[in-house]
Amino acid sequence: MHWSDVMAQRLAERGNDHIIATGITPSGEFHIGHLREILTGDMIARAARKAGLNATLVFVVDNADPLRKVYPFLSQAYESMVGHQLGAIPAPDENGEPDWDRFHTEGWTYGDHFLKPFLAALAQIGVRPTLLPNLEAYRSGKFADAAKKACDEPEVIREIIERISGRELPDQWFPWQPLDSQGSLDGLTVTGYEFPTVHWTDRHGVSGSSDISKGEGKLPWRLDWPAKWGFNNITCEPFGKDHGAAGGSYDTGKEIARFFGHEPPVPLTYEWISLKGQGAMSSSAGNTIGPIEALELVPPEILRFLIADTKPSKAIDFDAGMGLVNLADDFERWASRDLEAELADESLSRRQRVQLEDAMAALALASPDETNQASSTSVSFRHLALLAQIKTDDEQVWTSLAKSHNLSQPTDELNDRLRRMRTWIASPHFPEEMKVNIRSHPDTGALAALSPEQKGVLGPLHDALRACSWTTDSITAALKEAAERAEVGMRDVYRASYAVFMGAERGPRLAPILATCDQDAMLDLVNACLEA
RNA sequence: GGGCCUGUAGCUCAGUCAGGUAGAGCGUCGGACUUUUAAUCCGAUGGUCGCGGGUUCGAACCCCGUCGGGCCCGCCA
Repeated sequence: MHWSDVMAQRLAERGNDHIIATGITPSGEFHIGHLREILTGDMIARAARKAGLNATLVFVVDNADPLRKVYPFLSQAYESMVGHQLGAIPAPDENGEPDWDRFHTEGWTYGDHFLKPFLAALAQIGVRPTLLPNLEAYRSGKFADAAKKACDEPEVIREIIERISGRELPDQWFPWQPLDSQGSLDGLTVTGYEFPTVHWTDRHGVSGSSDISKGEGKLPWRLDWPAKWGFNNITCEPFGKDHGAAGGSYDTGKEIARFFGHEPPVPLTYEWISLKGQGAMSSSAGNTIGPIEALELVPPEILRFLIADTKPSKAIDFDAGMGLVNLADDFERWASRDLEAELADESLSRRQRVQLEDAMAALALASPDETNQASSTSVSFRHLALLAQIKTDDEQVWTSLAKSHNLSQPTDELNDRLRRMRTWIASPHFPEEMKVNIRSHPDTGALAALSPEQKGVLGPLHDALRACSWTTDSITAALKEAAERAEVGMRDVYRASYAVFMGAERGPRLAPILATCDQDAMLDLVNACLEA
């Protein structure tokens, strides 16, 4: 059974109505790792609906979290805002300077700045979660009940965290982080409490008090999370493996949730996505691929397929080079099969059956449109990559596909694919081995590998090409003519031609590529090969 | 120290929850196709399931141990 269906089954045991939560802190650029969080949630929600349950996907925006430090993309002006809540400070402009103007006139915050493009990427990929901004939840008092329970009995919370996480909390620890006189969550000492007020002294020596029912501060993460489960009625939540460890925040959260008076959600721990050959993604190391960037290269259904087809417990090594080609072709292969018919075969072994069933589920989840199965475009990624390189004009691509694949009209899907393909080809991720490279000098190694008959083609080839009018058809005819004159088969002509023009044994169909090259340059190349 | 995830064919992985002949795709090799858009079709190749014990008629799967990789036990999500 597919992992999403296993989750749906678990949810069904618990009830009929479900809210599946995801949550991210908008502290910087989002990356494809964050996409796994959201897509995992989305796929659970879809599987639950498929199983007949009511399921909603929500996205908790953790904009009540503080700015941790001045990140490399921020100016020093942010120094004074470290410790301040992400939903309460201005967004950086293109120079990393705080944009106070937009902050004051539009209320445009740091959190909004990073969230907006991510949401746009999500919409493209077919995910439209209900947003739950956390800071707003605090300000409207949604945390009040949980905060009261925690502050009334801090020793209970302390005991849970110390016992389960195995670490000792400082003596002055208190289950509420107030905002200080400057708006920071850092460096305060709580000096007293009587509901709803927490009294404090900050690092500037100022004393004051916070109303916990008005969001003048926040719960520490380990309480914040279970509190949200309660008032949002969360029944399921996927989270990164960091939260999932024994003694981690889910472990303490489970017990704290029950103390608050509700059952914790059904968990699902997922592994990280790293970039091929570069280790874990890290914004500071600059080795990220943003979800927006990824979607400029990868069709949405293929990105979804990657997540759907990989069990959450498996780490993903994302490769925007050859790995992407293989992934896409893998997707196409599955999509073009009639799995339903294959499953009807009674002689399948249990393993084969499981494999087909899982692939079918993954394929369904890959479609950005929940109501429509992703379909095969019947044009392989490889092939499109080739056409996009050879044909500069989209129309020429469609003309070619009309001939080779019987495509009367390019679908929207194919139009999208071609657009992304062109972006990919222009990007540094496009793999060298996929590039169509016409040689400027003879490749002596490739020439040496030719048989005497094949070498004998070069002279006639030169003559035939010189005489031709340099169109695709005339070049094809010239190749044939070379075969006749040299008295060899076409196979030898192609072997020789690929050695000359591409330094390879085989390659994509030559004539259309040569037609886009300069005739004299190609003739010189053949000549140079004759002399080599 | 405590714990989680992970290790199966050259590569990516499925199969482990419910023990029953070791699986898929890619790659590689061979054949077919007398113009080949890295094509397509057919066939073949390929694994002491990290290692060592145990339970069992039978273990990739369950138990114990061990080794390698990743991660957590921070007011970090």
